Amino acid sequence: MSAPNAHPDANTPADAARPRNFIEQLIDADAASGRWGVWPKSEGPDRAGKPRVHTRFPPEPNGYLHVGHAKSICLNFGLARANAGKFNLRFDDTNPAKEEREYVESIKRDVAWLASAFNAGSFDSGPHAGGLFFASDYFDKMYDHAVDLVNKGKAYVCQLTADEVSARRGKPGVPATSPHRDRPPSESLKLLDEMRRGLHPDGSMTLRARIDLASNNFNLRDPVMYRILHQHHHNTADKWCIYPMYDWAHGIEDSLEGITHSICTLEFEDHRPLYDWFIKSINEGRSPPVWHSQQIEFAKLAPSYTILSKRNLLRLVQEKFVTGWDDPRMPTIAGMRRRGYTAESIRNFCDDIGVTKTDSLIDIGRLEASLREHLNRVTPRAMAVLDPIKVVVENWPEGKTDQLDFVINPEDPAAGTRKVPFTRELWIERDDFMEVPPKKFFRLFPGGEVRLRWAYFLKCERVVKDADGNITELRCTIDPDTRGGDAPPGPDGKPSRKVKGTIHWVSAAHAMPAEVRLFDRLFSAEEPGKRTGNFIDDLNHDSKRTVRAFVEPWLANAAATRGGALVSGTGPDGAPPTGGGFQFERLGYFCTDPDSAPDPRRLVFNRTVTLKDTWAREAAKA
RNA sequence: AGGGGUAUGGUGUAACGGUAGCACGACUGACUCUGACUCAGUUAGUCUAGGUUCGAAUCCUAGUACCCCUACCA
Repeated sequence: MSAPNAHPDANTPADAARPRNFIEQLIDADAASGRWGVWPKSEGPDRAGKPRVHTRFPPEPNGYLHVGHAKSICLNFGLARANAGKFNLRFDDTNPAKEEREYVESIKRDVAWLASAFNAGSFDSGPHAGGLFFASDYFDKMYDHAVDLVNKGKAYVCQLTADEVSARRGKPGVPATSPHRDRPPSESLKLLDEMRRGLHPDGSMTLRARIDLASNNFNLRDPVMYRILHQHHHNTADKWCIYPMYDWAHGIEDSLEGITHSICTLEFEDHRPLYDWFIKSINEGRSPPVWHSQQIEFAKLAPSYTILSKRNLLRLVQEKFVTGWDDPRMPTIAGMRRRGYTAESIRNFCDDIGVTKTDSLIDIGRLEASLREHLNRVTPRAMAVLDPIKVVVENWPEGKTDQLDFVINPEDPAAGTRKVPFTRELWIERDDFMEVPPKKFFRLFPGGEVRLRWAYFLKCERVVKDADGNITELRCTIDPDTRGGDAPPGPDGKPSRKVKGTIHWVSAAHAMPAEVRLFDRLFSAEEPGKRTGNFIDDLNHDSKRTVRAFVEPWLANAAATRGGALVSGTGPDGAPPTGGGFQFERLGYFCTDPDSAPDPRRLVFNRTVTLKDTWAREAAKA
């Protein structure tokens, strides 16, 4: 009964049947035509003989990964997994001026964490591990190929400055010019060697490909292959003072790794002729030829109310609009993880929005919907009161404690139950009481009755106020016949009476104080910066609110275990918890923040996302 | 201006000359010890104008709108 479009190795919810996107269709076609050949026997029984599919994720280590990269990682890793292929993580570290070791480490952590959602290992372990690579490891080979191109008359050293090149760039219909284009190979070779040996200052000359100065595709107007950069490199140290440009380097990197489908974003579409030109030129007169991957472009993710450009994210960090790359409001993988996102929810989201070449603005609500869907399935429930008001149960003896059964996760019976203490004085949510209730308000009001979750029916007898008229406490009574939360059964076997509303509560004597950080979206505009040209103008100034809350004692250990109650486990290398944590009933999903400390005990929770709140919508209507 | 792309309900995404489907949202209702979840239903779409065809989202022609390209960034 399996659907025709199901993933071949379906074993997670995201693997359910869905239409094949254009890249998957292309891979199917390649497999049918035998375009890339098959994996050799040495690859083992699970892969040998199957059509080759080898993908990669090639980040530049100049910032933290964000949810847009997550789409690419899920796409590439997912393709490798679905086709019994391989996936490489490769750092495209060709520009030491902007790249740092710190970013390499964070990226490795984030990719591994996301890959964990596939239950199939990662880039360095498991059945689809292609390996970890650095473009900088290929610098020698790239240089050799460059010399080859010079010898073939396909590249030359140009002594124009950047400004001069720009001035001579030409226009559509007006060709560019370079006075050095017809320099004999021998001369270029000599200069290239001098460049490499550090005999010339930054910016004094470049190696350029000799393609077509008149092309309407400006990428083909003799693009720069190497520039001089006297910069220390995080990987090659001071071995090089010339560094390859993206277009020259990237195809060679893919070639060396035997990548079949080199997937990138749309803006590289008109670089593809260049990508192909370089490999073809290397292969001219060469036998056997080097591997020639296929570049495929897709539309990158653009979520509403979010910015994703690394330059702008860096600005948020540097100018302290957020606390760091991992601020829970950031769209970075690290920030989302700290916020409480699970890798699985991000994967499901990426799967959900599809892969196309159409530019589109994705409703950020889609991401939140994926998150809620997953968290609802896996998080243990707990009770916390964010804005407390005291309830005194007048007919409950002082000093008496009842231990009631609390269902840990109604969506997962296997999670079982635990005990919660009930006493005479309780905290309830201020929002759950109104002196003059509007229509359809079925929470607590004077003379009204609600159910305390898993405890007793509670009736409000009287409101106590201070001199200024502020409510200080509610005097209430419980119905002792409703222990556990239900009235005793009537003749028909059903509860003899019911209440409409159920509210959450915490025993005041047992309550633990906690700091709870309530996050909202970082920007108040759907497309930040669109209005004024400066995204800073659209910052939501109420994106973080901190409250002092009371939580039930069961949550106290959360600080020590850092959300260890969550099923998903933790990331590699001491990564923060995989997010998630708890559902605070009727409020939302929360997770412990790393700022928490077991000793002295300090509880800090982040609100990951609220529950859907149809009452808020109803109340707003009135 | 020249080159490269893309147009399907509010938002995403299917269809590959043959019944415009799915998801999210919104709205109704049911259920409910979370105003959550779940379930049922409703809403709403092929950029425009011509043409080919028995039949067009799909093919042709001409437009329109939006995105990308003139770094020694990736």
